[in-house]
Amino acid sequence: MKSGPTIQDIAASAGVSKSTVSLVLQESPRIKAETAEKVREAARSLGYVYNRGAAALRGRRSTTIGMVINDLTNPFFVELLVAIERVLAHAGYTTLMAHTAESVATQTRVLRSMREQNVAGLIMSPALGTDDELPGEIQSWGIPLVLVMRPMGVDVDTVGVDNGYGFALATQHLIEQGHTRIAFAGNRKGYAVANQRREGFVSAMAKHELPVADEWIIDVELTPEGGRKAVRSIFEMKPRPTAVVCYNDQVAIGVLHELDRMGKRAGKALAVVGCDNVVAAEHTNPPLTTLSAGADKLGTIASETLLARLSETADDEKPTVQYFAVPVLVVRESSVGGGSHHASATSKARRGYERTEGN
Amino acid sequence: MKSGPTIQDIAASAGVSKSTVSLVLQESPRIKAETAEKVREAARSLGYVYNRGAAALRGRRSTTIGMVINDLTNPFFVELLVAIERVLAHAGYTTLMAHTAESVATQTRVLRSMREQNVAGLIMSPALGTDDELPGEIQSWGIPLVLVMRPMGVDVDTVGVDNGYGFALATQHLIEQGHTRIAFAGNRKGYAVANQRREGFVSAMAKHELPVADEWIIDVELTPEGGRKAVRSIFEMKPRPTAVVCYNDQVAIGVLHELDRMGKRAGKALAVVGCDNVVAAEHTNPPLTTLSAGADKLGTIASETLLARLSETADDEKPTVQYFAVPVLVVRESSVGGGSHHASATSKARRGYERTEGN
DNA sequence: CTGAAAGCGCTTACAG
DNA sequence: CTGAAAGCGCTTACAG
Repeated sequence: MKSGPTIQDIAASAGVSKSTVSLVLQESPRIKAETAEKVREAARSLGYVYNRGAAALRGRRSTTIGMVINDLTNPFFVELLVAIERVLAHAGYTTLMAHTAESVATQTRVLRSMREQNVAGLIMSPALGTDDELPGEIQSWGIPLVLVMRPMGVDVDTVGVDNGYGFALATQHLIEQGHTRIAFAGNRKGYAVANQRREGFVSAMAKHELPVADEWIIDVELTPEGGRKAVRSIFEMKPRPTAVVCYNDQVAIGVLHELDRMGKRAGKALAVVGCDNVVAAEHTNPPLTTLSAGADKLGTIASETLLARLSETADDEKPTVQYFAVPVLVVRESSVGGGSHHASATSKARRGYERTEGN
Repeated sequence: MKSGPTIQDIAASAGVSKSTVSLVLQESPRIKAETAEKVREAARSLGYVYNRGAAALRGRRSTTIGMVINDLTNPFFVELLVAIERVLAHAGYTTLMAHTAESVATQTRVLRSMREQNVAGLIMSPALGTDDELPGEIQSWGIPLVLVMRPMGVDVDTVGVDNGYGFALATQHLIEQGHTRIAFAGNRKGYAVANQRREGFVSAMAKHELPVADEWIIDVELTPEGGRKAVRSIFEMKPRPTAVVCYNDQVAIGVLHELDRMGKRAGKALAVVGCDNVVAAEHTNPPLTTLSAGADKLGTIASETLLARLSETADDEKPTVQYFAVPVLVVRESSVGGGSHHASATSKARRGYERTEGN
């Protein structure tokens, strides 16, 4: 903790008061250009480093923003984090990062720490099981909050995805491929986002008057391992579903993998759709059909929502932002080429997949 | 920026001085238990939040640590970040996160920002092309620095991997599978880590008196896209390599994917080895053989190295840490089952891979 | 065992 | 256009 020169040192070196130095550093137009240049020169030659902590203490404002993420093992949240950090850095803010790994206890600890660090605002993707009162409590601390991906009511700025629409779209796509028995993998009980996604799936099935057996709604962990379990369940069902809509790409990757282990291929033996369009979905074998809402876009909007909040004054307060991106379906090989008997001929032709070497 | 109660308010409420409050908050044994309890009760009922910024300013120490990462699109670095954040949080530090995306300019900006934020220490995985003088410069700021994954000389604490050993090990494994023509994908010019990895590969080939054609050392981006290009190159070579050692898992995933597109299977048509053992390597199709040094372990050691530096006093200064983990090879299907003609029979038997459904 | 005082490095009215 | 003064919320010798 060696401490370098302060504005006092610059003031002495430039022959002005520290008030003047402070104003120059803030690029105030009140200081004569000539004086300003003299001060800047002194700062440069002394190797001065601005102390944001001191400025925040005195000026009662902060330039750090807390980012609380529930699951960094999911690349989607990493993409979101990267986008947010980029936008905030560009706006002159530094990002305090914390990972909760879905632990509410860790989240509580982390939020206290961020409050002590005096963050100007918070972007949070809450851990599963977070108390509904938490957003209100955070706001009562006077810290603007933007929730990402996991909505918790209309009283807090929220940026997420229209999950119901997306999962209906995904299901519709599978129905168009000729599938009539479709499973949903990743139904976690009491978890709002899983409910939305399941409802989207169920509504599309209902719209086409297709029944949904209870066992087709599969409750597994939202990980590749969960996806693997789902596949094993599906292949024990009689008659078994010929397609599966997965909670997210992590689950879908597990599904693709378990199929491969069984010597089967996604798209042929079982049509598979994921959600998030993580970068890796393009390079899975076979490539994964998935819903895309754009992590980069969502992160940008979340950041901008928070930045807008930070720059608004008490009397021009804007209404709460509730932004839900409309996903698109990116169709790749994992969902085409199989399907019911009468559909398989056409979809096989579409597949564009050829083995040029036997095995 | 609404400001809550301060130690002054607690002092008034508890009927003591703010010195006493401060000492109680620091759990000083100098304060009588009875008084301390009274103070804590007052703090609780006022909803007091400790102001770390003010404490850092006055006490000349800080509890934030900066983490500068070159590439978060690579899951390995995410695993590293998560481990580091966990250990630091446990030790009472908050992590300031910044992503440079391999841009030296961004890195410069980010380091200035972290210095202004008065970080107690820095953990950095430098961007490609970082000037050799940078670590020395950072240390001259009085900020302890730990370099991860990318060594830049012996004068700075460094935690990384013994790449030469690892890549020799990977190459040795392929030779044992009967391969004699082996390619190396991901040789970036002028990049120290790529040089180490290539040298490991070359040395193992030399040890077995196997020639290495120039064209087998393939210079591609260190991404899945680079891996795909490498495969296309390999299949144009005559005679072509039957195995490839990849710079990392990202490249290897691209290799697996391009092979699949060509209707070929890794392990049969081309043996593939990666490096990093990212979580996803377990779920690729086929599963990826890869070098593992343990992101979690490396992150833990890097954090502990920094924490040790932070707690040492001027006169018990320890020598520079140069820790290079010895990787192990995790053998999965991508590297077994193919190979030269006389080896293929045995390795096929070892493979444990069966297609139960034709395609 | 506790309190009064000085001060960390800044910013911001206010005065001139 | 510039400076003197007060103060942000803490900590830390020092005195008693």
